[in-house]
Amino acid sequence: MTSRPPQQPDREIKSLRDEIRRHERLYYVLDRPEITDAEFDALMRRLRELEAAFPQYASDDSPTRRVGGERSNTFAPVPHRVPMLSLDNCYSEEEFMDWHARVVKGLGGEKFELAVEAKIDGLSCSIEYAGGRLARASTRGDGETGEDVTLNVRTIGAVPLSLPAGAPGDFEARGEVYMDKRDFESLVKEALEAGEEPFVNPRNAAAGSLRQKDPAVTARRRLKFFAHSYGHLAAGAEPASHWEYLERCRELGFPVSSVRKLCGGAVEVVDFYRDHAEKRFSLPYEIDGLVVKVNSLRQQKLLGFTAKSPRWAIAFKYPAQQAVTRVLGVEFSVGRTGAVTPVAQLEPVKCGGVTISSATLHNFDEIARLGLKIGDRVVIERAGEVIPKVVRADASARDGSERDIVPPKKCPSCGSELFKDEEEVALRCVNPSCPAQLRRSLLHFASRDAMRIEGLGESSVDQLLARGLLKSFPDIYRLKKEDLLGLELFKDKKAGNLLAEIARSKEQPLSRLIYALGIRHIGEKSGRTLAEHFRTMKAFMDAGPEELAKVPDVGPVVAEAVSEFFKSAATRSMIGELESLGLRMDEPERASSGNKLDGRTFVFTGELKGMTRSEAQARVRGLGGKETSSVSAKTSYVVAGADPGSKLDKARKLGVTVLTEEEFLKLLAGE
DNA sequence: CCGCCTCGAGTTCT
DNA sequence: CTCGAGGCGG
Repeated sequence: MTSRPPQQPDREIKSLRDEIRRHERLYYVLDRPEITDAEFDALMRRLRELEAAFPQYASDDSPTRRVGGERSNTFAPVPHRVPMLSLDNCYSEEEFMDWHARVVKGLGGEKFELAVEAKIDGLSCSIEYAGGRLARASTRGDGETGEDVTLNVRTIGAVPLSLPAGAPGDFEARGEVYMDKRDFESLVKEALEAGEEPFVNPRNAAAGSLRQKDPAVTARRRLKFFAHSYGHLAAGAEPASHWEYLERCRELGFPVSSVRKLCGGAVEVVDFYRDHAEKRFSLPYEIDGLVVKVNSLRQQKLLGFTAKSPRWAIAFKYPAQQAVTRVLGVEFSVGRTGAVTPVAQLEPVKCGGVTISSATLHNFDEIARLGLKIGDRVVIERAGEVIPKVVRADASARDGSERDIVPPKKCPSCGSELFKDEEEVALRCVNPSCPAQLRRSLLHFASRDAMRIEGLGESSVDQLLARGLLKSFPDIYRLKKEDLLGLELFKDKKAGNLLAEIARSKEQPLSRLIYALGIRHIGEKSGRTLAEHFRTMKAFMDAGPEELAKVPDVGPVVAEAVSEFFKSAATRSMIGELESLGLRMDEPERASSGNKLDGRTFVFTGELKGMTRSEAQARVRGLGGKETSSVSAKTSYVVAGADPGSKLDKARKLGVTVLTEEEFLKLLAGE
């Protein structure tokens, strides 16, 4: 390329920058480019040349600085001046109307407008300007503190590096960083051609691209940005409404979604929602719902916040993405208790951002209800949850080649005959030495809530089983270093770690051991109740049904299951072996550090920041409180961490007190 | 006997 | 997380 000698380099640089900015805005913000990509690139090249030749005119907010040459090794934490909260979700018109009714009530019947925007599937980001220049950009993180991704955000064309004259000097825009469907598709293609694992959905691609160490990589990913929320507002600069704020963002050069509407009432919102149920698929980016906000900031303040989200906004999501696929076959998995469960093998299909290849069918009643045959075309969905579900079979798509799903007569693992208890749905394999059951039992025994043997997971157990080194629980405690070193996947250190873990697990209290044995109907909770009642394994083993039934929460069915379990001489001698191998066989007196929480019950939902859930549960128990798994009117507190699930909704419905993690800690500390 | 409160068991994918 | 079912109070 030829460089003509500039007459007045400073003036040419300035006009080039202005022109490039104008085209960036046309392309990214207005979606109305006036020049081709090649022409745009030529302008960029010329500007780069000039800046290189006349470094005295370099400037931080030049469009050439979008692709940073610098690298950042870590993402520094950035505390958010105003927390970045997540939104509450609703999945149906009915739930939306419930939210609307709460707003009406909260505003005491006052009239209000609703601002509706597309909810883009990307990741939220805060962008702060100081003195009119982009000063810092950060991810949402846990809502309180995010990660500094300034260098990467600078590469996003749609994000202005500086604000136009007359803009407030200090400004924070919050919005969504996302990737267009088309850019995502080509990224996937490139990755496949390069033999790399592609991102599974545009959201992950955007998140992965933003967290690149090298901003040059981020720059190539063509990320985009929509402003959608305010963060910190400079005093005196508050807009009167959300709609006004969006207009201001546009004036400052930020793109905002064109899928939006200012609605006068709930009916208009629902119409807009229905209208976009189909239309959304033809948008250039993925949306999973709408965000509905009370428009007036004054009314927003009036409504305030709940433990985790604003009361004045809600994400009105489209129902579980459904997908259509075919049933390739049905496999039968054998559980720890011998229960045989049919699992549909599906032709892999994308649904809600992940690829689904199998789905449980639960039992044969379910198969009958669905009228399902192998080869059927089926509709699957991942509702508000994660677990895929077959919704219905499409009988009209049959061509006659479909086959019935026949309940197996024999166990798919050991070939022994299967039985069906009267009045029970499940088929069971009753062979006590069935390999599939043994495998699941061993995994259960070692699992985190039972004997907690880290390193004895699926792959180790499979290898040890294949070598014939594990045939029973006591065998775990007979493993020697030589046994492990014979296996491919065990290096010296790893073998030592596993043996240390195994030795450590011998000290687990009786309650965990009882649970680990996998007696039917005995879970974690009953294990503890029984251990606390009987104190020693001997007393527990020798208890008759009537003695067992005296234990709270133990009725005839559970009592029968326990005596049945210990009736077998083999079981009793297995327990004897465990004892002689040095396992603890009693329950230590619980060190109760008080009973401040006596009689109060807790339910946890979402992820805690400062501790794991089992630590939190242990602390509640230590103070005399109880932890349960489901919310009811009797629940004293629901502790909501990050990303809480349906239990939070239930708590609200029942009027149960909801605590944040901070409030929970204060309660533990006795405040 | 009914209905509420719990617990247990099984499951998917990253 | 959800479903099914056991335990128990009314």
